[in-house]
Amino acid sequence: MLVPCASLAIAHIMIRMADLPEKRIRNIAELAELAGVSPGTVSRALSGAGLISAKTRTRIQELAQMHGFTPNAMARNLRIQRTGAIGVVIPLGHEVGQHISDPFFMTMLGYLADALTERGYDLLLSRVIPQGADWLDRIVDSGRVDGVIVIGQSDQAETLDRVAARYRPLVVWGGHVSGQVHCSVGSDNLLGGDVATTHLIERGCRHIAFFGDARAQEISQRLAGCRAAMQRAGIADGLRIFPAHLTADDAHPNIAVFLNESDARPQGIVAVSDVVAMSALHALTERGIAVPDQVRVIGYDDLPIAQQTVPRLTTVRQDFAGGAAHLVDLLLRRIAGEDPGSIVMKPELVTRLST
Amino acid sequence: MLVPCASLAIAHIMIRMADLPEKRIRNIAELAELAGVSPGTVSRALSGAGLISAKTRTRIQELAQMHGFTPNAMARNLRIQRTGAIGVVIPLGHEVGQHISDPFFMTMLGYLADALTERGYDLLLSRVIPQGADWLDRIVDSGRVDGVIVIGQSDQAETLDRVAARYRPLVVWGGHVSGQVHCSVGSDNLLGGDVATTHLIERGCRHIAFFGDARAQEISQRLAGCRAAMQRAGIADGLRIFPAHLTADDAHPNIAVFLNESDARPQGIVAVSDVVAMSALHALTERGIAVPDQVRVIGYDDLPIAQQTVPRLTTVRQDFAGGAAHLVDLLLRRIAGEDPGSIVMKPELVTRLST
DNA sequence: ATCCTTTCGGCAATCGATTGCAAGTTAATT
DNA sequence: AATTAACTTGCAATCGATTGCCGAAAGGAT
Repeated sequence: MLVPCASLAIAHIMIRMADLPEKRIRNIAELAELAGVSPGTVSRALSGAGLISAKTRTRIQELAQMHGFTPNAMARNLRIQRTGAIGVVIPLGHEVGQHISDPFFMTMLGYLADALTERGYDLLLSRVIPQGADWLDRIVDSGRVDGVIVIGQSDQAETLDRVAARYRPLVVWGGHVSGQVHCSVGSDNLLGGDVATTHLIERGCRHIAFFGDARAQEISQRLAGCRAAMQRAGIADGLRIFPAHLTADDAHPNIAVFLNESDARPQGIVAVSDVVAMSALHALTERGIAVPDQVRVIGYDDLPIAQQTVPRLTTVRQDFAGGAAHLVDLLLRRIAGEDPGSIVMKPELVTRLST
Repeated sequence: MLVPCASLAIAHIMIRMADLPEKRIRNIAELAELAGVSPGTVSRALSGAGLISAKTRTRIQELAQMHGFTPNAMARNLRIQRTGAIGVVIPLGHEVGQHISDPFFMTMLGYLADALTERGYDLLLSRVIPQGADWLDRIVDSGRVDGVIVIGQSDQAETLDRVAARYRPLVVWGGHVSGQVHCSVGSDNLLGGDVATTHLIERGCRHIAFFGDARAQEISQRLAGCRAAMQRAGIADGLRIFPAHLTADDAHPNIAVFLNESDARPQGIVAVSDVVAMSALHALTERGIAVPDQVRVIGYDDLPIAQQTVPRLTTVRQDFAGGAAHLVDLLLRRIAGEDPGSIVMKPELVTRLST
C-alpha cells in the first residue's frame, strides 16, 4: 500500500479523470445504487460502527474512496444534532482598537486549534466587537456550534454570566471572581499583579507605574494585586496608573507622552502584557533611559516575543498551553453533561534581564 | 426603545424565566402552531424576503424574538446547499515546528476574519500538517465550507494545483509561477528578494547571507531575486545561504551557530521574515556585533513587531490588509461562478534603522 | 432434515427549514 | 354586481444522512 507520494498523486489524478466522464457520486443513495445495496447499508459501511459484514463494508469503502466520495456533513449534522464545531470568540470590548493580530490572542488561538483538532472538532472563529446585549446570544443560538470558548472577559462579565445561566457549553478564558456564573479558566491575576510588583519592590523600586486599562476585569484584578503589594511594603502612594492601550501601535506614542509628563519618573513599570512592556522598552531605549539600570520593566504573559526583546523581558508567565487544554477539556465535559467548575492557575515569575 | 444596558439584561432574564416553564420553541413548526400559521409562513416571515403581509411578518418576528427563537442553521444549510462558512487552512508543510502563533499567520488571519465577517461568512480554521496527498481533498470535500483559503504554499504546490483543477472556490496566499493552476494572491517574491538585496548592496555590503528555507515556494522565489541582484552587481559568489527555520524559538540558537561557524562574517543579512530577522538581531546584539554598523539586517513582511525591535527593522513590506481583501474578493467571485486570475502585488521597501 | 439462534441488510421515518405551485382572500376596476 | 388582478398563505416535496425495527438468510445444533 505504501508508495511514494508523487506516484500516489498521479494515481489520484488518473482515477479522477477516468471517473469524471462516467458519473460523479453526489450522495449516499447514488453510491448505494452503484454498489447494489440500500442507502442505509452504505451509511453503516462508511460510518464505521453498526452491524454489517466485513466484506460489504470494505467493498463499499473502496468504492467510496475510488469515487472520492465523502458523505455530506450538513445532512449528517442535521440528523445527529451536532455540528462538530466549537466557536472561539474574541470579544474586543474595552478597546476598539485592539487587533486580532495581538500575539496574545494568537498564541492562545494556536493552542486551541491544536487541542480542538486533536479531539476531532473544527474551530469556528468569531471576532466580535460587543455591542448591544445580544452579541453572544447570537453566536450560541446560531446552531452552528456545539459549544463556545470566549477568549478574555473584556468588560463583558454581565453578558457572559447571563448567557452562561442558560447555555451550558460555554467556557471563558479569564479571571475568576467569587459569585461568577460562567465557567472560566485563567491564572490568578491578583497574585500575578502582586508577584510582579513585589519583584520590582525587591529590586529597590519605590515609585512604580502600572501600565494597563483597568476597565477589563482581568486587568483590574492585576492592578488590585499591584496595590496590595505596595500597601504591604508601605509605599502605597508610590503607585501611578497609566491606562495604556494594548495595541502595540497605540501604546508606544502614548507611553512616550506619559514619560514626558510624568514629573517623577517611575523606577519600575508593571506592564499589563508583554506587548505593552515591549512598547515601554522601546520608548525608554529611544530616549536613552537605561533598562534595567534607570527603570526596570516587567511584562505579563511570557509570549515568545518576551525572549526577543533587548534586554530580554522579565515577565509573569501564564501557561497558555495548559490553559488551552483546560478550556477544551472543561468545554467537552460540559457538552457531555458534566458541570465542572472554574480553574485558576498559578502565574509564575520569569526573571530575565529587564529588571 | 433605548434603555440602559442593565435593565435590558434584566428584562431578558425575566422573559426567559417566564417562558421556560411554559414551553420552549425548538423549531419553525412549533412557532407556526403557536402563531396559528403554517411553517412555510413562519419561514418566509423570518427569512426577510418572500411575499408576505407586513403585519403577519412583524407579528411572527416579535413572537420569535420573545421566545428567543432562531431557525436551525444546519437544516437551513442543508436545504439551501450552502454553509456560510469559509475554510481557512494553514498548512505547516516544510517546517513541522512552525507554530500557528507565528505573527505572520496571525496578522493574515486577523485581516481575513474581518473581511469574511464583513461579507457575512464564518471562518472555519484548520491547521494541518500536510501528510499524504489528500489533506486538502478532505477539507474541500467535507461539505462544511463554501470555499477555501490556503495561507501559504509551503511545499505543497502539486497538491494545490491538483485540487484547484477540480474545485473552483479555492484561493491561495503565496507566490505565482507561470503555469500554475491554482489561483493565488501574493506579492512578487522575486522582486522582493531583489529589492532587499539591492538595498544592502547599495549600503555597501558585498558578503550577504540569506536566512531562509528555500523548500517553500515563496522563499525560493525570494532567494532567486536575491541571486539576481547579486549577479547584477557582479558579486554572485558573495552569497551564502543559511536555511533558518521560521520558528522564533528555533531560529535563535541556529543563527548563533551559524555566526560562529561562518568563517567570513556577512556584512548583510537578508532574512526571510521579520521573525527571523528579529532572531538575527538578537543573536548579533548578544555577541556585541553592532547593527547596522558591523552587520546590516533586512527583514520581510513588515509585521507590527518590525517597529518594536532595537534598532527598528528595515524590511520589505507586504500589504496584508490589501492581500486579505483580495483573497476574499477573488474567492467570493469564484463561488459566484466567475474565473478571476491570480494577483501579484508589488512589495515595498521600508527603510528603518537596521540597515 | 428441522428448528433455533445470530447476523445482515432493507424499509421508512426523521432531523428542520425552504420554496414552487396552487388555492384562497381581498382589493380594484368597469 | 361581476370580473379581473394582486396578494397571502397553505401544502407538500426536497435537501442527504442516520437508525429503529423487522424480515431474510446463514450458520449451528440436535
